[in-house]
Amino acid sequence: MRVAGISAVKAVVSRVSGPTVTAEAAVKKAKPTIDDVAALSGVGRTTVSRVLNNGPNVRPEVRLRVLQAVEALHYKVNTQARFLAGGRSQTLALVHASDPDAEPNSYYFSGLELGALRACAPEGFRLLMHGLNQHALNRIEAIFDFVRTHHCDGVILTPPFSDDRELHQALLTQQIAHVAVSPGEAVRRQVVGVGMDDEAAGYELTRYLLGLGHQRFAFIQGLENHASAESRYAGYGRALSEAGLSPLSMATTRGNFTFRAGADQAVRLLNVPQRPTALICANDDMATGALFAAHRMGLRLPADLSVVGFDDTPVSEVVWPPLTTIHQPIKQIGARAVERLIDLLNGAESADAGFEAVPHRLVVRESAARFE
Amino acid sequence: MRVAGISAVKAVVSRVSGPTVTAEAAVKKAKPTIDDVAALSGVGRTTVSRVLNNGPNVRPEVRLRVLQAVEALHYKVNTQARFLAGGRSQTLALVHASDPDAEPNSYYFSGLELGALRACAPEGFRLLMHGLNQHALNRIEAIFDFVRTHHCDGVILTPPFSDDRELHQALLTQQIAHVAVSPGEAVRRQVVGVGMDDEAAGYELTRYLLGLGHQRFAFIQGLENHASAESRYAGYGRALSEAGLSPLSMATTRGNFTFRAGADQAVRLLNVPQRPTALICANDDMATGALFAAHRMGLRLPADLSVVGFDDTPVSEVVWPPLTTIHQPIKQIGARAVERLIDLLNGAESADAGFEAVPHRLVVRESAARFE
DNA sequence: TTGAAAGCGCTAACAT
DNA sequence: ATGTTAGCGCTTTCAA
Repeated sequence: MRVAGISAVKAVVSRVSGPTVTAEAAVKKAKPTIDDVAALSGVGRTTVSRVLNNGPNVRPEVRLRVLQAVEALHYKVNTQARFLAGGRSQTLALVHASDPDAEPNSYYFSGLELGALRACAPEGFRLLMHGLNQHALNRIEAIFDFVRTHHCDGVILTPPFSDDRELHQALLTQQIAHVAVSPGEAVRRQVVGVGMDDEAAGYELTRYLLGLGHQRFAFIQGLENHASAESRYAGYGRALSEAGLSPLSMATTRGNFTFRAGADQAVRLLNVPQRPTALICANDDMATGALFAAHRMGLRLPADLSVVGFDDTPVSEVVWPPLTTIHQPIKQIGARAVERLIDLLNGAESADAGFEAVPHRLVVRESAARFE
Repeated sequence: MRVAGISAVKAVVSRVSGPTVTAEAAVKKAKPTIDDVAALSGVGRTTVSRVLNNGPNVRPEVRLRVLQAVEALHYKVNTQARFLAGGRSQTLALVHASDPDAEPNSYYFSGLELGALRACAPEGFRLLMHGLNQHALNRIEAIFDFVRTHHCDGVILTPPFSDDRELHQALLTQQIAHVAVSPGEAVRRQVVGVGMDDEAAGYELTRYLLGLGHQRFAFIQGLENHASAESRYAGYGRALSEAGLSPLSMATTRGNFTFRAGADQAVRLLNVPQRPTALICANDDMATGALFAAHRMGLRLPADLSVVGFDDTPVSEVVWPPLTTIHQPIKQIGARAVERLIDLLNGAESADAGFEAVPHRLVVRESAARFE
């Protein structure tokens, strides 16, 4: 019975485009092709192709007519056929750090990947993930190898590769289209980038804490080569300075963005005579770890200590106390990175803009409280 | 400066397949095609196609020769060309419930989606998500519409659609290839399915609690039409019965798999004279909500109450106390669903098997403790 | 400014 | 059991 059912499906699959006239074929008319559009608008196939691809040498009047036909027929280009003719693979590469110590937390990365993957499907593109050690001397060669082997049309760089000037330069030289996720200020003029305004986010979060009456801060930074994480700290510094406080007099350490690092560093920061009243962590995973450590130390949260983070991961909502943080639309960032890369490949004018900031916002929950 | 850099990329992109002889073209030889393989193995192109597609009528000896050539040339089929010729769209649909009340928790679904998406890319397939109201009378028609509109080659059903016999039957009748994620026992004989053994998992988890000395239980079930969640409860019942306890004498409620539902139901279950000492939730999100509610009620965890769940979501690791749960490899389930669907489309023999269980395991953390 | 014609790499009729 | 021949829908010469 089971086998029979499956065999039936099989038989159909291989018959689908055969000559047999099926009920389906009779009922629905075939998907319109470029030739249908050409016929309806009374022009040649080549002309349709030209307007579809933003090509030159088409009279505005004709272009309009073609566009109307496209509309009327609900025509959509067949990306697979387009590739075959155009020689593109419709394949993108997403490069991330595989070095465990440098790896961004998994929610961050999964979200980025999911957003990117989702944006690929409608465009007929596919996305290949490529993890590599950021410290490897041959990292650039490794990326080129990957791109060549898989015939990628373009690549998306994630932190810390987003800030790797040498890599960026090599990609430019080899004329490989690419976009950077959350690049730091230093390279924003040179790369097409997508991310949130980390400096502003750090500033806002700190202002909020200042408004709550806090004066003694501590900060768990991320890794040095992640420029976006550094910007978070820079915004914090700016807010402090404006308030007449010296960032340099506040305790600071670094962690690799993980729960464990947050817990470990929090212990160091909190086991001191004059304990800080507010602890800022460069991301939520570390903030969650800090919460954990604080509980272990017997502190009452948020009465004894306010803890905040960045990202607004799902975890931040359910820990105790629920984390006050900055929401970063990570899936949207992944999606925009893909979209801008595709624009770049298509030579769209919109691709010219440099850095694109996606909106962030402060999410007030219960882990930060007024300090008297 | 910025514009110049980007223009350079653009110019190249559009020149890539032009007539200009680039250094790249000179350096690396073109990707091998099916004709290269045919030439090297001394057979016709059709024969190569046959072995590539597991077709019949190829002498074992010839098949071997072709396979060796494929190996030697590092040949990979061009899936886009294959589609164009074969009339398939290389597009799969993932159907999920969009009704907020019935929606599985987001980690569950994101993980499934990510696993499926990852499995698609290497095969040159793309995945389209389609959410629809499970209670809608036209749900079946809606799915067919979607499949036709997007020319999907096959569909993946997620709970609760996995257990929708009527839908399954319609798909079979319309000869649309499909696989079910976590189908219940009732339909496993008829569908190609992938999931974990929920009954066994429920049994193991309950045995563990029994071993800890618990005698008074409570269970927050999922929604009735999610057969896999029901199986979790069935396993619990079996373990209890074996231990001489009556499942019917233990308190039970239902929730829609969300944090909030877990919190709400926990309050009902725990605000009673003879409080249970162990609370089992059909998934981690509800268990997390239960933890939250128990904290609010002032219970000491896990001393006063043991709470456990299913899934092992990232959240379960960082809540307080860390959740003892059953690990469900959700990404793997998504990936296997895609792989089996593709096998089905390709008519692979391996596709004949019915339900495929992926391994689960008990993850002991700190939310369940010995009860004296 | 436009169109005709030649493929891109593959599968599937239809020979053989 | 294997090869020949047409296309699939599109982009890109090249000619008009």
